[in-house]
Amino acid sequence: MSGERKEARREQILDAAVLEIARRGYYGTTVSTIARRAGVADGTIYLYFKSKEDLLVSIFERAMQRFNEEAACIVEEDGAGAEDKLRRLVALHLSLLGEDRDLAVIFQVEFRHTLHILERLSRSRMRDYLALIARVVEQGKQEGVFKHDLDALFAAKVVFGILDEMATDWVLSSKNTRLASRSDPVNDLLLGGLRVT
Amino acid sequence: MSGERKEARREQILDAAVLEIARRGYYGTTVSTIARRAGVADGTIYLYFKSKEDLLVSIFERAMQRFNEEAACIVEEDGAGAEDKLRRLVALHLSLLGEDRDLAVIFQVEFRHTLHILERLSRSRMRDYLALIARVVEQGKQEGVFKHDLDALFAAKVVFGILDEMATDWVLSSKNTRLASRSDPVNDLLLGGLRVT
DNA sequence: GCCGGAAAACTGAATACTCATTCAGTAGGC
DNA sequence: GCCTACTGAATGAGTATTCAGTTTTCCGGC
Repeated sequence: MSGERKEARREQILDAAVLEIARRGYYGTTVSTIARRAGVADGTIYLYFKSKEDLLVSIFERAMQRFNEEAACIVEEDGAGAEDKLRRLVALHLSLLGEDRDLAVIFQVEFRHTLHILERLSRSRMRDYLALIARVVEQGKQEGVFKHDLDALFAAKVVFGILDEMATDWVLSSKNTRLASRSDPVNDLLLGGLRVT
Repeated sequence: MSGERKEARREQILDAAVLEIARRGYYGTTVSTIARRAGVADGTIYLYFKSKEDLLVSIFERAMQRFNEEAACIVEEDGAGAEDKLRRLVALHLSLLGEDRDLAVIFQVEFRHTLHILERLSRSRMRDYLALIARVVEQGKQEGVFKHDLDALFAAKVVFGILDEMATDWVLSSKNTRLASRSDPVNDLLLGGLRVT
């Protein structure tokens, strides 16, 4: 089997795992269930992943890679203003999660618990992501459009916190609104604050 | 055994559960471990709680009750302005979690995963809490100190999201800063936004 | 006070599972 | 016929829950 087909099978198993874990939770999903959904035997899972936990890590890694790549594109663009970049980061975050509900469930619910186990790993990826947001805040300070006394990393955590809560709320709500529709209100509040100016 | 002593034993088991679950996670903690920590036999747990899951629910209920009671005190106070109330809600949230790291770990990490199982229950408590924050935002709109076009519930979710992220960040960080010290920066950013005015 | 026995609390070993993981064997491409 | 990919039943470790038996508390009568 070529490396390409191997990669395809790996993806097929990962996709099955995302689907099942989103519906039943990590501990509620058996390796057998994932194997059945992927159309392979139980043992086959172990030809591609070290353990059930490794499977979960791999879901996280695959998703975060896409996430960070796209975010980096926005942040590194020359010539764009910080406020514009921030708006686009917010939109990106909400639309990537909003377009794949299963993945969103895993991110908002399953990984929280798993952070406990995978603390080191997850946190380094998250730090990368937070650092990207912080760079935009920093740029905004330089440009004089954001307050000069902001702690960039602190502000990045605030931004992340809002996005994260929006995503969790959307995941847990049964109404089928689009997550991305909260992009503008988030940006407005974030940039302008609550207070009348 | 009087009702009072029964209550005391129940508390003793709950305290042991908080301590162990915070350290090892829900799935990493056995009922035996909790029993040993509480100084009772395994079977005794089942005289006070229907199941291991019920134990976790009870931790949540006990904590949320305190949380909501104290928050309601602030929100219902006559004569205080919305901005002041919001500041105090923020401080309350961060100090209640900041003063009990084990409880904070369970709230920020363990319950996320458990929301999956206990979705209905947890959400109703959370809704109550969000509604309290939303009432303050509403009051601020009436007073003319908060923007008139804010969606109060949306703003409440933003506030909650920020607090939640601060708490998670604190729980996962090893540095021993005080969580409550983030109270002022959060309030400033929340009220004033990022942008220079 | 103090006894006795009934009820309430408590104990912890035994039960009855559930699953992640393994590995001896099969299939089929080259 | 060799090698790679795959299979899935068997294994074995782990653990929530039960329950028959023990201890403690309670309380009315003396």
